[in-house]
Amino acid sequence: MNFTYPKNEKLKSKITIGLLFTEGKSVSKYPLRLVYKAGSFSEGEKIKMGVSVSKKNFKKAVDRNYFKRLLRETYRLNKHLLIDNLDQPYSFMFFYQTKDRLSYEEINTKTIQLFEKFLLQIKKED
RNA sequence: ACCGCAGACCGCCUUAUCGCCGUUUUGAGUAUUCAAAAGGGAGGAAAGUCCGGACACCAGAGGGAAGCAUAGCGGGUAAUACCCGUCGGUACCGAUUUAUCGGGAUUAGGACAAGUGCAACAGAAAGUAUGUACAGGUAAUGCUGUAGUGAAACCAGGUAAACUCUAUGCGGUGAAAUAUCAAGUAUAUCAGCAUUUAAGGGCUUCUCGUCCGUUGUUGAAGGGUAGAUAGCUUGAGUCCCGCAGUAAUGCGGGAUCUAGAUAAAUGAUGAGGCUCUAAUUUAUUGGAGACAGAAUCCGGCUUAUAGGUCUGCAUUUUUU
Repeated sequence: MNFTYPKNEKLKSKITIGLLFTEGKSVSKYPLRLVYKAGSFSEGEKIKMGVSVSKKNFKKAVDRNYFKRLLRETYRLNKHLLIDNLDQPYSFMFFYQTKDRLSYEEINTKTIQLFEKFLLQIKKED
């Protein structure tokens, strides 16, 4: 299975991010939140993912970096859940929305639950 | 051996699996790229953004004023508000010859006979004031002296981290600077020439001064938007040795290359060790591992830091 998180899978374009915030929909599984929007990229690219931790919740840069790394890590290890079940390209933004310091284990289970919830939701929309 | 003070240095380690960002080499491909291998990948403060520079641009950014900064003396430096040395002041400690010597600490430490302001207590009064007692003097009067208060009483003194003055220095902006490239949008840009001379705008606080200006035409290609490349890491670099100097530091020689991301890499998880800590079954179990994350680069300052190592000084104890 592919567990990588290469450069072209990262959400970088400011325009796409802007669209995501204005037009995107979201699912939550406390304390995680996933904003998503269907869209097309250049050929071969199925998915774009960005990660964010609010400055409000964590004042120090070290803490923000730590949780962003955790989010990237859980995404990387669980992204097959998304890729295997998507029939069109999506862009995502992944948020950590609490002041509590959850462990890796907790975040990992929450991520899996969140991805499953997301898949259910887009099936309903179809 | 123990505790205290000062300075310097280090600031978790090993490994497996799965990943991320550069570099080099090899292979494939017209190319964007893809694959493999090797090697590298946060700090002493990367922080606060408080000073000083390098570098870049702004119209050669010129004069004056204002403003800001600095303030014994000498030195260091690219430069500083930093660093070193030294003199003086301040409080302290030790010694004794009781007034000197020694010690470390600390200190914005130029000018109050240029002007203005401020000043506890005491005092009639601290400046447009003249009271009381005594003495002298006068036509008469605080006109003169003494006493009394106070550090200081009309003539000065204290105070400038009070205004101020003096000397010296300072143009502004800030890597989202700036340069180049290709894409789509379609004249709002620049240069030359001719024309117009007044509204306005720029020169980043004001003013003087100065520059631009309106329209037409010719030429070049500009502007905003998202992106790429450069800037971007070889530098006042790091380490070692020698010489000069009280020192800061300088000079000479040798070795070495050590992060360059851009919604932003430098990681996550497991196992073992190390340190600290709680409980007890005293060698097991549980918990914790400080402060904190590069963003153009250097030199300082300030603040946050568990634990550890080394050096120097002083105290106490033991042994000889």
